[in-house]
Formats: sequence, C-alpha cells, structure tokens
Amino acid sequence: MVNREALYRIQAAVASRTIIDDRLNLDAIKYIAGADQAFFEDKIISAIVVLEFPALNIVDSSHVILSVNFPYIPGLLSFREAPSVIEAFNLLDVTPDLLVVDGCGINHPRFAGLATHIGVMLDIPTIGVAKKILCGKGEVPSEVGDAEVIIFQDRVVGYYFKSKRGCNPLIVAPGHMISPESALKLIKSCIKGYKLPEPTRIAHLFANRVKRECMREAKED
DNA sequence: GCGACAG
DNA sequence: ATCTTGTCGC
Repeated sequence: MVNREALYRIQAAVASRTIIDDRLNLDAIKYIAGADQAFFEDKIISAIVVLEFPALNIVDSSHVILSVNFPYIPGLLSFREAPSVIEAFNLLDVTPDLLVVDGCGINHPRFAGLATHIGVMLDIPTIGVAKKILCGKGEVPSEVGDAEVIIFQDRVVGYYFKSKRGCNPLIVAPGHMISPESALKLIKSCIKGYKLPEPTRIAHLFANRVKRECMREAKED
C-alpha cells in the first residue's frame, strides 16, 4: 500500500534542505502562528491561527477540510497531514513570522518530521511541539520551567520541556530556519498557564470547533 | 527476534 | 487522532 523507500528518499531530500540556524530575527517577531488537525469520517481538518507576538491575541485564522488520502504511519505523518496544513497556510491574510506545528521537527528518524517538512515546503521558520517522543533520548525534567536536551544519533534534536505541573513534558524541536535554543526560548514565551503553547493550543480548539460544525451538519442530512 | 512508535 | 462520563487531584 505504501512505498516506504520512495517516501524515505523524499524525507532525505527534505532533511538535506533543512536549515537548523536562526534565519529570523527573534527580536522582530510580530506574528506567530499555530497549526493543528482534527479528523471527521474520511476528512482531515487543518486549522491555523495567527497570534500577535508577544501579546498572543488572535489576529487571523484559516482552515481547510480535505479528504484523507494517506494512513497514519509513525515516521511518515507528513504525508498524511502536511498537504492540508500547507493549503490552510496559503489562505491566511496575515503572514506569520513562524509557524508552530503539533508534531516532530528534526527529532525524527530521518530528521524530517511534520514541522520540518512543512517549513521546507513553505520556506518558512517552523517549530515542532509534540506530546510524545518518537526518537532520541534525554533526561526528563521534573521542575516546571526546566528543559533537558534530547539527543539522537549524536545530534541535539530538541528538548524535553516541563511546561506545567502535573503534566508530562512537551518535546520541543526546531522544524526549519531556527536553532534548538531559539525554538525552546520562543515556546517558553508562548506558555500561558496551560500545558500547550498558545499557538498550538488555540489552533487545537479551533480545529475542534470546525469539526463540531461538520458533525452538526452531517446529523441534519 | 522483540519492542517502540509524532498524530 | 478518535470513541466518551465521571472522577481523582492540585
């Protein structure tokens, strides 16, 4: 059903094009966006919200509903979710300085997680924020605010970050055009009392709102 | 061979 | 991710 070798080659190409240094001015960030997905029957809903930085109030949003045409396979999530995220991103009126994606960045078996894939395809800075680790090893921080490096194949690919008490740590990693340190610093500045950073948290709420709307309409037929 | 495995 | 109410704990 899935030709993994061909897809691995695409991921290798994505990884080769990834820039793991700051290509954005951290002190000049005005808009930071977040993307998240929800699923309904055979449809994938991608929602994106743009927040003004550092206030984090919503200034723009967009969403698309497409047919799902690829299964969920650990390590190949990009082929399932990247297309719809890219389409939603292109519908925005306000172009953000960077995009926070729910999933892996370079902390991936072939250094090409969803955030990295999207960043390279759109040629924009991205950060990946996952709730569970896919690969790599690191200490697990126990104190809120603490972070520990995650190493994979002798490379620093991200951090474990304890964003809230009583919650498992987040996994923060560079997607594209940003360093591991800057990615962590930015995500830290987006925590507002919840486990998830505002960009992803609000995008998640928005995606679910759209999904509920789909369910309501489906029930009427 | 066995276990792990983003969303 | 999704199916789903109450419930234990800070």
